[in-house]
Amino acid sequence: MALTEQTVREMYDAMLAHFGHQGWWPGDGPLEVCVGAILTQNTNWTNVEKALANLKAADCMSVAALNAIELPALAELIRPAGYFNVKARRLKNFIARLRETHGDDIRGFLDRPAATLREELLSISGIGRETADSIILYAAGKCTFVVDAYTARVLFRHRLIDAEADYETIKELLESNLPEDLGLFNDFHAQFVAVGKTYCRPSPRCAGCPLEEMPHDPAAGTEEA
DNA sequence: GACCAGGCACATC
DNA sequence: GATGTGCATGGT
Repeated sequence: MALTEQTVREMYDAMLAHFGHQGWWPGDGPLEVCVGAILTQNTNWTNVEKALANLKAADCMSVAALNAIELPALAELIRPAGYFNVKARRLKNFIARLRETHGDDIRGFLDRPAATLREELLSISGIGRETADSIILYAAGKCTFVVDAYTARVLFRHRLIDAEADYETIKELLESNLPEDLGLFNDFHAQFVAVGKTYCRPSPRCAGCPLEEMPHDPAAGTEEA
């Protein structure tokens, strides 16, 4: 079983029919999307929303304010998102690079080819592949596939990738089978998260999954496998 | 109370 | 280069 344009389309259509458009990214403007992308690392979105609300309430959702605020105060504001000391440093790293290269012009920072933007983002401490791709897709509005644990698990259980497939391999595979459609890239990742959260857990519950009719192996990647 | 959530950096082997 | 560990909260 290989991933084809048709398979990818069928998966997306099935998930979309089941869950509807997911409406990602739930952020107000490119800076908030970037901040949210860092705060959501290994963290449930509902916790991120509380941290974002704190930042806005403290009038800190701007490049200037995020630059000016002291690290401990920033950490305190983002506490609900967890890992607050680490994430406060990561936010500071991001803001520092932004200011070094483009002052407070977040749009100018994001406005360049996806490949060079990705390279720059990955060179910032605290921004890995998934966070970089989330920023490129949802803040910069450029087609790049955001791969996460759910994406890998769903594709693996459907025998569309091997267990060893790494991030870049999965990303390339999906991108090479998708039309350059920003709306599709945007919603596809969100659909993978939806199906992953609901059905494709470490202990799968395939009944009712929109992908249940497609060839799959629920035991793949579980203790029973 | 255990497990999970829209990861990443760093130490160690 | 692969693997293990720390970071930390809030919902289920």
